[in-house]
Amino acid sequence: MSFSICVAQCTDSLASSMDDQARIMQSIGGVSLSGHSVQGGMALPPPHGHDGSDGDGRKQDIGDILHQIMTITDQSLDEAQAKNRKHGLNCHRMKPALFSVLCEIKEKTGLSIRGSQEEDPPDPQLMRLDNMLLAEGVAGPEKGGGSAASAAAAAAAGGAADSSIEHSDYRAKLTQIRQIYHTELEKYEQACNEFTTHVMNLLREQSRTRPISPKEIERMVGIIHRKFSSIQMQLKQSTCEAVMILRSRFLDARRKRRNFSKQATEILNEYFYSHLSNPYPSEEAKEELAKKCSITVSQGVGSTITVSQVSNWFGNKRIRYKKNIGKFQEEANLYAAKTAVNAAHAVAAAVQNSQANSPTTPNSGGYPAPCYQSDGRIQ
DNA sequence: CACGATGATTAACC
DNA sequence: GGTTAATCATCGTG
Repeated sequence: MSFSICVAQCTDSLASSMDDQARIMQSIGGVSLSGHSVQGGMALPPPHGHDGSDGDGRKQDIGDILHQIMTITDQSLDEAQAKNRKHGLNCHRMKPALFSVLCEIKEKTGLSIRGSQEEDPPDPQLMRLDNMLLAEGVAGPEKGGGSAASAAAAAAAGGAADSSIEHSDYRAKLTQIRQIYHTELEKYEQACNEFTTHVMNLLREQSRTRPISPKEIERMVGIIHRKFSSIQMQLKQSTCEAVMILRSRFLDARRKRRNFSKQATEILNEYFYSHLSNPYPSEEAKEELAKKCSITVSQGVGSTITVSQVSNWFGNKRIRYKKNIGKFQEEANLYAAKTAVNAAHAVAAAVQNSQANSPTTPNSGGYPAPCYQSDGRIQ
């Protein structure tokens, strides 16, 4: 109907005047304000068929006013030149009459707001995105909370999350994403507000020459907001994607593999070679080892070692030892000697004149233990 | 950069 | 569920 055409054209002209937000505006410009689709640029149908009782002069007047309305709305609105015309229009002697006619037409055509789609149920997709962004620390509080949240997320996802160098790198990248996200979001919000106030002013202005209920304006605002939030959703989506990529790059355990510290390896090797007959530590033993390695490591630079890492280590060690015993003989001798010395010390401390016949693990049925001779050569 | 070492993952197995 | 064996992906080094 003509009302929607008027406003739609206004919004179009408004859109073209705000070139920096052209993309956003464009997607909104196509929205019919009354909920009807609008064929843009369509000429206003002549106001005929209402009453034939008027004289030619009166018809002429109404025609003039309508023409003025059209020309005003066709132009950009912030022009001072339009002011004069608008003023002239408002003071036109036929204005009240036309206004009431417009009201009547509006009523008849049922354009007054249908209370449709008042409540829009929260989009599950949007909620998912929101939750994820919140969990990743992208959305939500700026500094402290954000990093804490991201750390928590990392800990939750990575299991063995270490707080070392590459983690801070990850955080830096995450902060970068967050900044971009927030500036973009702010931009959209600002554009949305600007556009909304613009349209509201426009409608308010127009409500002097044609009937526009506050509810209609409200509805219009709702439509604009929905449009903008769909744009925001795109932003959120791409932000989520970026975070996911970042996460897979940095938090994938395989990618962030760090070698264990020398001390940790030493502890594990000590256990392995001193239990060569049965190098299968129990759950408790693994925990013990993990704790020991972590404690040793915590004094230097490194990460804590978990039970599952200990399991991995023993799994790898067993298979690699078995595969190539010769390669490990040197190492085996080293640790055998070490445990022997340790044991000797222990024994010496306990029994002073003990001759320390090294009580190395007796080996029965396990992996072949290296037997080394006095010259250090393997037999 | 090539290459071996090494931690992590996976499928198959018991 | 834990192990083995194979494999992947990265690290450290020459």
